[in-house]
Amino acid sequence: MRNVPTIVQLAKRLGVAPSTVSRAYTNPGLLRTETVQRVMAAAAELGYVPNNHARALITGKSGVIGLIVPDIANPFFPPIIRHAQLAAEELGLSVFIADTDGDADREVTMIGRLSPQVDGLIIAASRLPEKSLTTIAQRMPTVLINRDVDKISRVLVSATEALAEGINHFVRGGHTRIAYVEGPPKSWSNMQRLTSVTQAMNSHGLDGIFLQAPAGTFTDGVDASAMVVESGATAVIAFDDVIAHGLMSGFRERGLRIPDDICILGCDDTLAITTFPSLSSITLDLAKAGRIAVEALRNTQPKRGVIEKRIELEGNLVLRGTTG
Amino acid sequence: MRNVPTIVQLAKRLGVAPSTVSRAYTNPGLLRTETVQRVMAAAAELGYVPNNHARALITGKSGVIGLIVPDIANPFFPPIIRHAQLAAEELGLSVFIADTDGDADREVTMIGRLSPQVDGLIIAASRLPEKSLTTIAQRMPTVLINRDVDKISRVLVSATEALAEGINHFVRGGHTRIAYVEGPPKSWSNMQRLTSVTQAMNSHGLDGIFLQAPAGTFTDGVDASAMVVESGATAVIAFDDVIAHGLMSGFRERGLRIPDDICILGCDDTLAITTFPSLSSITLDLAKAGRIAVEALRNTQPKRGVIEKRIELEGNLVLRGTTG
DNA sequence: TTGAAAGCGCTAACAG
DNA sequence: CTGTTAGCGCTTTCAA
Repeated sequence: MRNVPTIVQLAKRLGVAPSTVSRAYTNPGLLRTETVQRVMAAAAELGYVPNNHARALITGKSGVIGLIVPDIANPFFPPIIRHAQLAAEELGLSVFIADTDGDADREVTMIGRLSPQVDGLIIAASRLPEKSLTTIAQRMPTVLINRDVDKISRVLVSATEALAEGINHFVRGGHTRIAYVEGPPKSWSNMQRLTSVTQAMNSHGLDGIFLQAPAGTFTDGVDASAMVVESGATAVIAFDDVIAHGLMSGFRERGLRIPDDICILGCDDTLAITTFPSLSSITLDLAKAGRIAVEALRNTQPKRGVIEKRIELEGNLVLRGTTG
Repeated sequence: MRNVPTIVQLAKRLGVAPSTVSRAYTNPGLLRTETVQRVMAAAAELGYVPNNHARALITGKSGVIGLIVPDIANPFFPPIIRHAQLAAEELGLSVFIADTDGDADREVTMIGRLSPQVDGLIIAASRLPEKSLTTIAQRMPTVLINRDVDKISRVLVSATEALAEGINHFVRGGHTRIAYVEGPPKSWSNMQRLTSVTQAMNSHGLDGIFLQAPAGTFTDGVDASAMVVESGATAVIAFDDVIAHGLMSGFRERGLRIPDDICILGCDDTLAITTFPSLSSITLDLAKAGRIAVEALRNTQPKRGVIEKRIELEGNLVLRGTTG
């Protein structure tokens, strides 16, 4: 933006001090309503916009928050990003997004690059060790999404109970050989879901069959389908819908009918009715998670007697066509 | 970031003037190589990072570019975003992303909010009238993606030829009733693809069947499938893969076999082998588009004898399972 | 090749 | 309720 008038010009034009103009923006309560209005009117007329950088220089706050995700193209993240931005917008904040490719080294780099420019960090599905995260959180306001580290504010989108329900459903349906296909091994979600599945299996006296889809891609799912078939499982739970989708594709190639020959339950509910049969899954309130994360960030000040919060959002089992 | 040393502290520590430190970053050519190295070493040691805001205040450049997209969750955009960020990173720039929900009013708002904070704007699939875009481009460096406005730099990901090829393929296969399902009516891509399809149809002496999926969603595609069936079409081209996917689902519900009863060609190639049968489509080099857009932005200065550029990236037809 | 000095546009005490 | 003043951390002439 070129040729924007400065606060001094606007003040001169109005015959007031620059600080008065400043206060009209930063603390209007200090001014007479009429003064504020006069300032705003003149600002609109001259096209005055406060210079963010000057402001940031003096206040030390940029009005920008950083949001770090492993993969912007994974359907899990767009709703989070979207609603984080919406929430930020309402608070007059902007959001920088960084994509780490699910790589811890790149995550470190991105955090380093972002940190000096932002007032706070939201890190989703971090692949970093707890220690690193703790260090970061000490330096600047940090909120984690789907990572459960003590002393750091975090919002957890959890599928624990819904997963157990899903297994109950399978068991009730007479399934005894149930497989779980894991996702990215370093992700918290994977650990959490794995634990949940294991416990639920045990509670039914079942030995689970545990398989891998480490990159968490569709192709990974296709590949895993061979192992599922080999294992003799009649029901399979996937780490997420993307993998579930790959499994479905793999099963179809092998001539298996879903759900007659094999039942499938996904997680995250990012695909819903777009598969055939429509994919049973676990809906997560990702939008809410994004929103809550930025709100939590606002209430997070490192050092200053922080009230660190742990917010857990439970998902819900949605039974559709793939579970019979 | 708290407690970062300033340029003055670093200078003192080194026994040089602050301006020397400054030059080590902004114009190292002015300094002895050895001096530059000394500065950098000390900076690394003390953890000095130049304050972006102070810098921006004086230079008037923030090192941030704004990227505006209609829908971050549409698989068309993540690759663009991703690679725009990568390219920006290489140039030492950051990217602000804004989502407009495909709404022109919101687009205006977002541009207004972003403008004062960024050095330039990349607007993807803009829904604004040409006039508005021209005005914006006069005020600040602007690059358009998939919008063809004179005097503004733009990168166009085009499916024109590939679409014609697709129709040739259908005609060769004996199809005479071919439908095209349109996407968002205000989008440039839709216009462009519609024109291309119409011309190709005409060149074969065919009357096309033109249907709508205005929101461009999966559900829209499902809905459109009824009309396709009704029209008696034996081959259908969809504005994009998402709609094509919806069509496939709709056809299946109606018991039609793909490609035996009906052939489908998508566009954008965002789904590829994840459908069954795997979706024939038109691959677009979205990654390149994102990268080129930021490079073009660097070479775009409004007023200053701008070399406005029009870069067109042609897509390629990929025949898979849905076209027989 | 480096230093000194003058601000960039704004906010935040401190007065009044 | 409003004005005065002193910088925030950096870049950029201008000298040396």
